[in-house]
Amino acid sequence: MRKYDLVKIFKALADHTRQEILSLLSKEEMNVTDICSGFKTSQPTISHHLQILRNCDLIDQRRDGKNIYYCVRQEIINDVFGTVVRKMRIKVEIRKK
Amino acid sequence: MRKYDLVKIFKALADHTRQEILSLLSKEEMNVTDICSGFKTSQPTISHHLQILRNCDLIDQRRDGKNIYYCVRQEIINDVFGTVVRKMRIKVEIRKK
DNA sequence: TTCTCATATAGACATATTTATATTTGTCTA
DNA sequence: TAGACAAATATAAATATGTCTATATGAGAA
Repeated sequence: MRKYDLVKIFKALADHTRQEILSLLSKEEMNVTDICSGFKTSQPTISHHLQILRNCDLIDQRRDGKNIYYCVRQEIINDVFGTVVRKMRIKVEIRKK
Repeated sequence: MRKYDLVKIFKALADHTRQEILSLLSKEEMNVTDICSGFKTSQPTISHHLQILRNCDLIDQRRDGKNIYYCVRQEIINDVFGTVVRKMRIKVEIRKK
């Protein structure tokens, strides 16, 4: 089982803008311009946040012509949170319908 | 359902010392002196980290004479991670025996 | 009350983080 | 190839964080 740097990952998650970006990307892949349109923040700042998320493998990217599309790496997120939940003896409730 | 400040909570979790403290406290309650003995860090620094953890309700404290004992607030942690897991559509694997 | 132990608070300092503006790189199209 | 557009990188400023030493507070013991 792969080893994760939990400090790095929690740091990446510890920012409102990055939480929002992850939330957007968890629904569909998006390019930087599209992501930017949801924020007051400048494009270089959003790019910077994307690099931080990419740096701990929470998101992935692919180029399509001029655009670069980002998406959540769901398998990594599942894995990381699985590790944390077991390590901290967390009981996660089943969601009500 | 109670509202949590996830930025604050992830910030609190995004530090190696605090992760270690939580790990220790998840096994048994401890006072500051005992916690300190497991670290190279100074007592005021450990106290500072405890304040940060307490500030987002991840731990609780009780005084017993000269000592102050700290413990994990497991119900809060379960609740927070439950929220995150649902919000981010995370699938947590069942632990193998 | 005075001493001592346990813990918290204050202040200072170095480093890290967030954000912006300016610029560069990469890719398509005319 | 030149121009336009998408995105990344460089640099700098403001703010936040982690850590220390020194000091204060709080509680039991003498």
